[in-house]
Amino acid sequence: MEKVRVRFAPSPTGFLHLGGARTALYNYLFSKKSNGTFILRIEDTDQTRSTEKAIKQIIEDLRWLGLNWDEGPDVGGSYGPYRQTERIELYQKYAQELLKKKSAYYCYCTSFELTDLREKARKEKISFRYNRRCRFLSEEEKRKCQKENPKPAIRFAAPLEGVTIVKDLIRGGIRFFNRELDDFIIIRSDGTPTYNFAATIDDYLMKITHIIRGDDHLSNTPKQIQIYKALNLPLPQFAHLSMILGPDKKPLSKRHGATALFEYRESGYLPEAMVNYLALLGWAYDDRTTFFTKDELIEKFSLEKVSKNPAVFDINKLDWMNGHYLRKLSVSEFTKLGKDYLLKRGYLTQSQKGDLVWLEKLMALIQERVKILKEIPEWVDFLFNSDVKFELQALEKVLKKAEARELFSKAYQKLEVLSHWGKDEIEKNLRGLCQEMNLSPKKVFQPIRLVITGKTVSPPLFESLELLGKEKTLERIRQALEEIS
RNA sequence: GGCGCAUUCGUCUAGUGGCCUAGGACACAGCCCUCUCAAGGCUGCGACACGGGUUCAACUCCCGUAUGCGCCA
Repeated sequence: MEKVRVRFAPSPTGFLHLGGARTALYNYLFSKKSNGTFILRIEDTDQTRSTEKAIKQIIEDLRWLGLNWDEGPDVGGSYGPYRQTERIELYQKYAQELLKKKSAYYCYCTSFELTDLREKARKEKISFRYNRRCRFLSEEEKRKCQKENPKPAIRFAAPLEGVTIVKDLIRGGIRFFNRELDDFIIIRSDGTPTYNFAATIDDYLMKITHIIRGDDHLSNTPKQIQIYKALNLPLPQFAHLSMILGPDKKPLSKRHGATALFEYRESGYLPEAMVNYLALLGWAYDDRTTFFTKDELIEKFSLEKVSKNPAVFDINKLDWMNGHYLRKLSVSEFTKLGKDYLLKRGYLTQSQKGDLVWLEKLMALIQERVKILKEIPEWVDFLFNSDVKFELQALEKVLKKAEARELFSKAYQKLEVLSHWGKDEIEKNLRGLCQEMNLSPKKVFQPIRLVITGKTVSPPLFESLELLGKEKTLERIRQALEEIS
């Protein structure tokens, strides 16, 4: 059997977004499952919008996800070059071949004339299609036109009747009437190829066996198939993935929040979680399996099980899944990743940075609480901010002022006497306070949490006090006493 | 406007004519655990877009309608 070769072919006009990442993932999974080759091709023929920076970023993002390609602009391969701008003469060559076969022709119509036709079509409420004027020019007319417009475009001479069947691995057979096909341009008057043409030629030359891409290309497929036919080339298989939508069921866009993959990386999502979530967005293995390692995905992925309907991107579920992967990390791995987010906030002092034991204790406290790494500073800010404020109202919700005063002064004494400042000793003494004052644990611990952290929600109390240190703990209780007297 | 694609809980989905009283996950609600929040456990809420066929039987097949999306731009 022929070796499977698939490609991911982004236009470097911006960041890799979630939809692109998923398309790349499915291509990758399919190729690895089939022991095939995964190719990265850069479709940069739109030179006004393509940038080097975007290429670099797309490559970086794909690598972060762990989708390594076997052939591509940076790694080479025997079917290169892998950037369309470096392949211009190839498109010219095949365009010439089509001209020779009379499957393409020069079109001398100016953009001005075409705009005119388009306008007219709109007024008459009929669909615009090129009127094929230049297709049937006599030799003499051609010479005349050539003189008036020396830089003609090249149009494909589409079949006028019959049907084109697209066999799609996900959707089945789809029928298009050839009479609906336009004589679309394959080479613009400036010599650059159009998308349908360049992609088709490249897919052929790169021996792509399966074209897995977004379904925004489904309607282009019959055109591409006609190019294959005109050139007498073997047809690849097609698989069209449905779009990723926002909560309002419109195509996912910035309005819905972050769409660029790198934003997720920066916020502190793990690549394992992104891969797992994206894999499940439009594909399922069975009715219960949720967690997949990359190897499991490779083993279990199949195009037949890719769903046909567009999927709404659910950040909530991604967050949950990221939390799951975060919890699975060892404390030291989690610490290593989380540290950056503290540093970015300017939270770690020189001595704290070096105190790995302290840092790991801290991270262990919050590991099962954070869903995204960027949340980390919020959880532990009380350890780094010296001016912790609390709401009096929040305090009075749990305890009356008079009682609180008594509690704080007793707590102060209980803690002051500790010679070893450890969570167990802290807990023992504070629990003793519950007994003494005949208060529920909640009534004792909540007020202390509030004055220590400034919040009603925090990491576990005794461990937090241990990390804060005796001096600062006592200082905050003293301040609280002052404030409520 | 033409042509295509799609339509199962709020969301991702399982489902390939009888296994469906439609399964799982996220979210939501409640309970348990508990120093708060998480995590974990249990329970609950909740869907086959609509209308016609085909069939002994339809979520599943066919045809329309509606809605959404894509391409032509």
